[in-house]
Amino acid sequence: MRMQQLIGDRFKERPSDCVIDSHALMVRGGYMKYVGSGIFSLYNPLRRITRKIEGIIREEMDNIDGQEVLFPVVMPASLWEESGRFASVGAELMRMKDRNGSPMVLGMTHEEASVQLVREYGNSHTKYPFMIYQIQTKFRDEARPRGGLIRVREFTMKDAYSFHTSQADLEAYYQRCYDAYTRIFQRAGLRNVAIVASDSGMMGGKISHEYMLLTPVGEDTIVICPECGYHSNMEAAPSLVETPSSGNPAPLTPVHTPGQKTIEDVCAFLHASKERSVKAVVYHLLSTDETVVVFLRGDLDVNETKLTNFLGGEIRPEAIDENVSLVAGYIGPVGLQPKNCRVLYDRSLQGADNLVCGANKAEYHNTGLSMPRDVPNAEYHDFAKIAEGGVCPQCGKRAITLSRGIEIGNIFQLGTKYTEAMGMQYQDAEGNLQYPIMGCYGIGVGRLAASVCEESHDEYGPIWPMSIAPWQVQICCLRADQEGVKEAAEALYEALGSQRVEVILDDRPVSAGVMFSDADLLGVPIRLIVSPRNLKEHVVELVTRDKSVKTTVAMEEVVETVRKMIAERLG
RNA sequence: CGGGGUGUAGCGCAGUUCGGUAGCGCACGUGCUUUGGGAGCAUGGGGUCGCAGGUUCGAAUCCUGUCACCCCGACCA
Repeated sequence: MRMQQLIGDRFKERPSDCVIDSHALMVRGGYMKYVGSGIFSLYNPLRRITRKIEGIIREEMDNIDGQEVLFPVVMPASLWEESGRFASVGAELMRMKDRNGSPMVLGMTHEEASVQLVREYGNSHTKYPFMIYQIQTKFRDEARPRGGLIRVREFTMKDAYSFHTSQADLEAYYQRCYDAYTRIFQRAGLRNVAIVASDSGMMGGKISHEYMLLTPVGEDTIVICPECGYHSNMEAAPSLVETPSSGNPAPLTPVHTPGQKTIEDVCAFLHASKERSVKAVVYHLLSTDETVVVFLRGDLDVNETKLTNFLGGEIRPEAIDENVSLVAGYIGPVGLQPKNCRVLYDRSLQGADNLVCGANKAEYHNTGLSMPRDVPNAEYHDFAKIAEGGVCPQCGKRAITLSRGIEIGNIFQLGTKYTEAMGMQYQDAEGNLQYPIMGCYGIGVGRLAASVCEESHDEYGPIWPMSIAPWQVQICCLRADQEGVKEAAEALYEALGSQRVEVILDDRPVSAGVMFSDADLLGVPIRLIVSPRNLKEHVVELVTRDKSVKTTVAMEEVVETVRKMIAERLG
């Protein structure tokens, strides 16, 4: 490739709407162009990067016996009705109608399609286990795209689906995939990746992990215990009952009242319910004179029936105090007297000026009620979220640290949710019909590219690892107008190319400053500088984008030196 | 969905208070000079000022409505 012909402008100014560096650099460097909210086109350099990432993923997926397939982007809604997700998934699922008026959807994930593909094939236990994967465009109508390629609506994703005849087999395969993912991110050049337990959300299933790039610009919060190595997404970390903010730091001791649920029961229920809307919660008895009271921050409509049934009580928003009603509602045994309760709130409600459990401030004031912070004797607790310095759910030590992270991959043990819903069965060795157990595994390709950029860049541009760099070598030919210079650069370009080195040649008649700045933005790992000055000495300057090497190499040794360096960096 | 903000050339912005021929820098075309970290001079091309109404002799500017986008939340395989 010649820089002269490379499509895409590079420029100095940071676009005003770029918040994170990877976004700004990828726009400034001619990697991609904004098309619409959360929608981008990729120029050649970025496409070359994503192709390399896809190559690494393919190798590792094939290596764990995956078979690449391709599912449709546009699917009949009936397929999603089979699993129940046509109704259960929200507006992120893009719905439309074809010319005949039939409802269709744009693929945002492909569990349904994968089951549909192998439903008949997988009719015998002798066919198992197997894994299918694809690398393909997904569309999710995200409420708020952000951060360039970090959170977009249309994106390329590798999604894989495995099918098993036993939980043990799924778990064994899950481990292989876990290891393969670790290798993928390592090969892509990421250094600070944490593997955390996660909340499986709408996917269903039980065990799941997320691969997180630790970075301050990440949108997820990760809970880490340095004491025992516990890692978890904040979303999934159990929130232990903690001490009142203003009071005695001693932990509250739950007391079980006969016929009532304990605090542990309630916690267990809420965590097991996997309802996303359950964010906060829980108060319990300090003595048998008091009664279990639960305050939810979140959408009570979704959970109140279940939780009320569980507690054997009823929801009585007005039961305690009129101030409470709009905050969350009150759940407790029938006939509870307000005086007997202590009023506890999730700390995240404190000072919530704009939003209190779905009721905005204006609405709240229209009721004539005071804000929750005015409730007499209210105590604020960190129920909803585990906090910095909090208690580790695993080892119990008060050592929790919080980090930010970008989710670059996730793996789930799905179970039989989809195979049951869609009627996929096989005959086992005894001739009995069984539902296969599934796992699913995803990696966002573009997000991964952006993550590498985010982790590996300086003020001048990205510093691509050799494994995914758009080109391996960039030749900067200074003063191509002078005698013999252009010819020397061309010869080098040909020589490297004939050795299958990926090389881009810049012999434009621009100033050195422009040429070097553009090279910095392109982030190619090895830079060769051909110039009149160097030619006099019969050498070429070799500098690496990461600044680890800066040397001169005799003309006839350049190709060999470069090949060695590439081989080293590719491992 | 709640809060805040922005829409003027490919990018970054001024002009809007107080209505009067559409501006600047970068980028782009042409010519000459220059050439090791974003060169200089000259000259040119490119914008129905987000959109729609309204007020006015006259609207980027004032009024009404509307759309889009960005940021913080909520939400999110």
